[in-house]
Amino acid sequence: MGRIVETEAYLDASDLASHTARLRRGRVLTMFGSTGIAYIHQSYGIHVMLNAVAHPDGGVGGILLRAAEPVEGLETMRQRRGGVSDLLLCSGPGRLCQAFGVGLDDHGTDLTVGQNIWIGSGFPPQSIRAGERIGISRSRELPLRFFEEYSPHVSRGDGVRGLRFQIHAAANANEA
DNA sequence: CACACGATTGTCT
DNA sequence: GACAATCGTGTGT
Repeated sequence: MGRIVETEAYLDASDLASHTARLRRGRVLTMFGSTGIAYIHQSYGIHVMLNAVAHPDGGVGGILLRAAEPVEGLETMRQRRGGVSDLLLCSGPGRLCQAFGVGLDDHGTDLTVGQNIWIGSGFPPQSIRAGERIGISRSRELPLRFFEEYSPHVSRGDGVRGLRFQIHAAANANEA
């Protein structure tokens, strides 16, 4: 279990970075359907990415889960991730899926039901910032990446993470 | 049927 | 910083 600390929104065809803008068949059709369902795809044929279908009534889109702060089951995560440092367990969309054991098989799962994989509201984020999305070339100007400020568990991104974490650490040192 | 292209990550220089 | 790994989908011939 973990706290979601970083997400990205992908919209309808007006958002050129969204799969809904260039794919018309296969798994992507899920993002045209009911909200709360898992849209899972592979990136570069290797890494698994988990999205929650989310959009206005009659709309299209989804939320990509990019990073989480591990809360429970760290031993299992460490095994699945091959013994990397704890800060790297879930700090990326592919890493998160590997740590939580999410596979393509989970595509179509109802994430609002507490079964194998689900999303609840028990661990709200502290301070949310918005910025440009990562790893895309089109529609980069849209501020659709949301992350918890100061969290050391967000993905690499633009390098802001390391900086903010250092500032945070320095602030703690001053208080101590 | 033959390409090109990613919502990434780990490794090597 | 550069680069390979790897596969479903779209486009072109």
